[in-house]
Amino acid sequence: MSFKHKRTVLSRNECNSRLGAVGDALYVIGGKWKLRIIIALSENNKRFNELQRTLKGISARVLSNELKDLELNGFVRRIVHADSTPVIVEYEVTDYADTLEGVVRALHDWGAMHQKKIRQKEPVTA
Amino acid sequence: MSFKHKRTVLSRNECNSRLGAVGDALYVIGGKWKLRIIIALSENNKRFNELQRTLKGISARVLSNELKDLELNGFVRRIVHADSTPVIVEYEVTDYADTLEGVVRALHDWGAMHQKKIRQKEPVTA
DNA sequence: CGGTATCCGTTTGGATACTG
DNA sequence: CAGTATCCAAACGGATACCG
Repeated sequence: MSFKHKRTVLSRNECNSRLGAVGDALYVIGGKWKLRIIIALSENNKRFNELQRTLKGISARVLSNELKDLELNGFVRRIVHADSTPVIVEYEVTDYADTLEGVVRALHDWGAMHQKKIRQKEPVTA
Repeated sequence: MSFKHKRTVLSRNECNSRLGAVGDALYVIGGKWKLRIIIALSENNKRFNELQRTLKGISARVLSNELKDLELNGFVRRIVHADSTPVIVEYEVTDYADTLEGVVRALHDWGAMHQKKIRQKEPVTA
């Protein structure tokens, strides 16, 4: 009600639009690993253990679940090279995952900027 | 090692840079509510219960914790109007939160696009 | 290698009640 | 109103073992 200030950058509708769409985005690509997996696979296709090593800190169980989820949502494709022994499996990002480029770039740019801010403002954290 | 394909969009260094910076970004603004709170407060300053109503689905306990965290990280400021009875508290975003504009816009744009894709491709989900 | 199944501690978070 | 405290259930996720 009262106490309104300068910063009325967003209209009510814009705000709700943002809350809705951002919510939908976070719903599918939110969480600790989804985007990292997509980024890692964007460099090049990777096999399961290779991916796990790249991501450092993710367990096989979680990686497995995340990959299933990403596959279900059309961000990742699972490729089985049936002609090899033992069977080789690799994962690749889909074209749809590429549409996240802007999101990834924005997060990367902001993250890089934030790092600097943190390191200069709070050298003492421990 | 083998099985490399067309899509070597990112160099190894670019990939690691992204993984690092995106990781840092997700560390502070990741999670279900952080960005939504910032978006909601970007419309205008809000009081505690007002904010809770706007966000629909967040409990008082979680909102309280999230606000403390956001305040600690410099995204939100807590303002107490001591001259009122009962005491009125409102929250506002800081200038630093405004630097997230690009991230929010990217997520919003992608989220809006994704909504359409979903609604036309999978009208049957239940 | 590429996972899955199970066990089990940790964390998350809702509901409710309560305070200043 | 603006939270906080407590209780408790569910989800998360690591470790380990195991399979094709």
